[in-house]
Amino acid sequence: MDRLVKIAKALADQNRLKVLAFIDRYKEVCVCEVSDSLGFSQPLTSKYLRQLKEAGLITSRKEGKWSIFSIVPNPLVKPFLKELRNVELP
Amino acid sequence: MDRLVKIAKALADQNRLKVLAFIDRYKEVCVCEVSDSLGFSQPLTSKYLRQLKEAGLITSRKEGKWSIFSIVPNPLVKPFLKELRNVELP
DNA sequence: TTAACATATAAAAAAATTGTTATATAATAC
DNA sequence: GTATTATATAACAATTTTTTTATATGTTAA
Repeated sequence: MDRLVKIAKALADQNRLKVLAFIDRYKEVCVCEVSDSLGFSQPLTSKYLRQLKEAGLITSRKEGKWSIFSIVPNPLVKPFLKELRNVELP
Repeated sequence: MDRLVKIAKALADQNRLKVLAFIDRYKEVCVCEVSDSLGFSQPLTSKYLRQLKEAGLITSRKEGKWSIFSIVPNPLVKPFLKELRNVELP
């Protein structure tokens, strides 16, 4: 049940949903791409990504000086991602 | 997207998830049944139910002095309910 | 019609979350 | 080596959410 709460909390914020939708669309993104595209400050973007990662919704790997993030498939989140594909992103 | 956030927020609390699981299990419940069974105060239970209702996750009808609550089917919530069926309730 | 029951709501304290600012780390480029 | 770029984190104020307490409303029972 804790896991459910964690996931729901990660989804319970418009900005984090935008970040999630962005990653879902471009598959592999670094922090600065999210930051630049969605217009969030670098530290805030980094925080969103950490929160999504801690909830198990995304994963990341280091590549040179970049951190590359991508979606972790999850049946609880799938319906949300499906809906998010209809939202416009910058 | 606002709707997604609203739903996720409603799900982002352990106590509200318990209430939701309880309604899902018994199909039709009044406030006092939730309150007595889960051990939440009456006003707190009433508030949880209102929050879940405002998010569109449950509905209610008046029956004499009781308010009877039940689940509103929703594809976004379905996977959560499925998981919640595995949790023990009092 | 008074009492008891079921529910709803409002105010306020307590706790958690959010967003900003400043700063640290680490890799690459010059 | 020094500067630049990409990222992470910590501290803090601001905001939101949660929980409690007190009280109000409406329905049934005696």
